[in-house]
Amino acid sequence: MGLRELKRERTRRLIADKAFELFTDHGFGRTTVEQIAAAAEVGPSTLYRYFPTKETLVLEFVEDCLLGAVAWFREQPEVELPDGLQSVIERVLEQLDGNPVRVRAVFDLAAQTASVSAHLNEMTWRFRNELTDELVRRLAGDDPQDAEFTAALAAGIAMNIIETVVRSWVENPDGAEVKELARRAMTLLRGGGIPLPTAGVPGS
Amino acid sequence: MGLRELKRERTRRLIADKAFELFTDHGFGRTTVEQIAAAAEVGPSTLYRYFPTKETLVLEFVEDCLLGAVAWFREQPEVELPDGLQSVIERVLEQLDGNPVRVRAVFDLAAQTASVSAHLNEMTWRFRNELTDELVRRLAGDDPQDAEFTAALAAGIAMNIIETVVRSWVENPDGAEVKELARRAMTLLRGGGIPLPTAGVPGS
DNA sequence: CCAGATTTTGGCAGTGACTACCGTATGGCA
DNA sequence: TGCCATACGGTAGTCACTGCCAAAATCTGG
Repeated sequence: MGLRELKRERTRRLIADKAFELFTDHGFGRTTVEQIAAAAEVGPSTLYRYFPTKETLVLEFVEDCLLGAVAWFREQPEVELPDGLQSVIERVLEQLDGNPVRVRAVFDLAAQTASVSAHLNEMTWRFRNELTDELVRRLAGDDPQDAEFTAALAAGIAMNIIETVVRSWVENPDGAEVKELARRAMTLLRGGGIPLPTAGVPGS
Repeated sequence: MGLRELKRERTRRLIADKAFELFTDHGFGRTTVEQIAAAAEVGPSTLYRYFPTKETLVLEFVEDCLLGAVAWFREQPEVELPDGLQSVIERVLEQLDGNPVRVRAVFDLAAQTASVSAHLNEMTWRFRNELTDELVRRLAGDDPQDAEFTAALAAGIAMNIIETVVRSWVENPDGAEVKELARRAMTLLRGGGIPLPTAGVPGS
């Protein structure tokens, strides 16, 4: 690796770290990109070359967790589906679990600022889309239309588990561990502990 | 109702309609709020008094569908849970189904513009939160911690069904009807047609 | 019908995110 | 060392959005 890419990685990290620092100290809305650029000792245009929006400065970490897990899943074509889904979920949760400070800060910022929350949601949507595509590929044996439908539902459930577990974990830090929460969610889903809507004929 | 509220409603509608018109004609990004204000023959400050952000001009309709269904659900405390969930889902889908042009336009705009997509996701998140709260209230008999968890999963599944059905409906207009799609999703979920993650001990 | 209280409105000035562009500096390579 | 590609900083500009204030429209009591 050349000196160029090294410095690029370094400035990128520097900007992200300074931004994170300023956000947690003064809040997302009260921090301007010029302040971040100044703190990282670069020009605003340089900052925008690395991070297209202010929100990406906060959420790159989450993005890497989610999309990285899908990328990993794509490269394990021999794994059976239910186990594969579980692995994806566990992979994401493990990485988030490994950096609780960052996760907590991200949640705080998202709770304060609508645009961060919106960006976070968009990221989960991208995760769902990519996971759906990969699931469709693996369900190709079935009727293609139905495969798309089934895959979308399965991916949504996976994302749902992740969101619910992380949320529960963030909201009561003294509760169960992430792995335990994930297992409980899966057991509830499989065991019928969730009040699913009935498929019968509607009343009206 | 006085003249004041009448004119207020009228201006509100006028602004929203003109905005919708301009968005579908020229795209979301290529339409400025000043253009919308000019088309509706009001000042920009007036527009901002009615709609806090540019995105709300597009998504108010969806918001009404989602949050309206939850509000309705809140006022039906005697309904049993699975049937209630199904009613909420059907209520949302019926309203969306009743205005396909608007739904299609919203999806097109969301596909084009990240900020619209983000806002749309934030709205579904709000729906999930409110639905979760109401479910928690009805699951009060159970262990409270577990109730929160179960409710969040159930609300997520409900939202998941709605998203998947609407998406499938929008993407192939000649396919099955919304009601049929919803029934299929629920049958898949109940009948175990979805590859759920296993709850067993992880491999590693 | 009219004066006064209240609400709504439009314009104006300003902030800040984000874009396009351009001359310059710096690392990579022959 | 000299050439090329890339990265950088700065400038000017657009646009979403916010506060503020004076004027117009609406409601209310006489």
